[in-house]
Amino acid sequence: MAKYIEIAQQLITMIEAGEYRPWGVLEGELYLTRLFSASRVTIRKALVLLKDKGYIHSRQGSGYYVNPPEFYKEQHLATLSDRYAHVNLSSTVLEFDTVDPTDELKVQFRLFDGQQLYHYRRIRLVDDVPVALEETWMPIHLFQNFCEADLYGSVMKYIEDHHYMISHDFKKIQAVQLHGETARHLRKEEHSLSLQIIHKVYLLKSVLAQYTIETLSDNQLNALSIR
Amino acid sequence: MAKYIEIAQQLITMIEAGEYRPWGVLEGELYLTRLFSASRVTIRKALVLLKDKGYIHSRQGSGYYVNPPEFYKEQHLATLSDRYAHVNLSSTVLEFDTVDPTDELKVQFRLFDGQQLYHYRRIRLVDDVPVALEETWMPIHLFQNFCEADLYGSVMKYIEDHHYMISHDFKKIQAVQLHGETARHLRKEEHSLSLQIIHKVYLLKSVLAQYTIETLSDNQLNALSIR
DNA sequence: TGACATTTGTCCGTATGTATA
DNA sequence: CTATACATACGGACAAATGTC
Repeated sequence: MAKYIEIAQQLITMIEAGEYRPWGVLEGELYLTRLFSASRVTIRKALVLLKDKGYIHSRQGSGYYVNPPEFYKEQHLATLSDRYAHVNLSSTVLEFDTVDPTDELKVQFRLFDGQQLYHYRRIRLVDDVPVALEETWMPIHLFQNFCEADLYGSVMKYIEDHHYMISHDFKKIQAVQLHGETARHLRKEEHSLSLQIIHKVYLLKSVLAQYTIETLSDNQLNALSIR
Repeated sequence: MAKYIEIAQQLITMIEAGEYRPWGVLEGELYLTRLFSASRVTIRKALVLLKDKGYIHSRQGSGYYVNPPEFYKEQHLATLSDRYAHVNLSSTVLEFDTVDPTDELKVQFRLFDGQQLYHYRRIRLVDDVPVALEETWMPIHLFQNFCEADLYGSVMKYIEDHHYMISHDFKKIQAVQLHGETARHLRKEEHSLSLQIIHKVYLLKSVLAQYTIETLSDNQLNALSIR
């Protein structure tokens, strides 16, 4: 692993352990070069990483300042696995099969006649409390040996473990009203309001690898933008 | 302005003008050092900027590749002024007054007894079509000469022009149902679903400068995450 | 399969500019 | 005014991944 990433991780560990007061000053660049036996360039690359992740901010001529925890603990709009990386995330699979594409999905995935899709629905639980319901389609020709057992972990990780490079994830967020089976699975009242995130996960060269409709049980999603 | 930022802006201008095919290759670092008479480090800093903004991606041993427009044209979760920076954004002010804080706002703004808040509601329009309704509170003691005329531009810019440093903006997104006056102002049907973004804009040292409830007319918000 | 050139990624040392205290 | 500390910039070197022959 690159040196600047290691340094960044060590600093993050120290900050999360509470070794620096929120709004307190971090040691200057010169001190850190001696502490980690690294050049100033390397230290600065590590500090840029910390800044991007929200751990610190800096003022020219003054120094680096440690941000309070809410800066880096916030849920950015990451995948569910990332959002709940630190907790006990499990899954209940409701359905797993192969289907013919609808007209819209056929266009989205750029399928030829006869090509089919995996289709599954699963409930995602944190400490056995349902937090989201996912309905996903993935093209069979990209993932030959995909099976139900893979649904109990992170599917994003499955994709990356099978020699594909994930390029980006388009998300469309919209308000929905829960009803019927969906409401029951998420343990919410009929007609209650909630959020839905439609993910389109792309590989390089605009190849769509996954289409997911994620319905949240909480009508709330947090984001943070840092100037 | 810094050299690497100027270089980045020139490259962005060229990409947006369509001088590079989507997925096409950008000239290598060595070529760019000669083109801009800059060192490799400076070129790389510019390219990191472009990468962060979604204009390009790179592969070690291969080169830099230009992304398709949807990568950088997407609406990230910026402020309304930023989201619509390129279009004709105007405002209609519905209300502007000073009010006593509710208990919740008194805590949020950490107010003493007797301290009051500015309060305003305005409709934001793009080409005279309403896109959002904003209801905002700001503490009077931070902004002495704030007046209705300032509501026709960007209030974020007003804050930064008055010697305050905006630190960050917490956003909570939730689903809502439009009704009554709100629905009429946004030209939507009674009970139609939409999104609400609650902004908390902070200055340095956790000073809350603005509390805004932004109700969108479109039940849609796009985001993009790049790996 | 292996050798090779190309290109990005990482790292170092040094110098100068600029805002802050 | 001065010292400190971050911001910008340059040049050089080697590592690692890629593409090609």
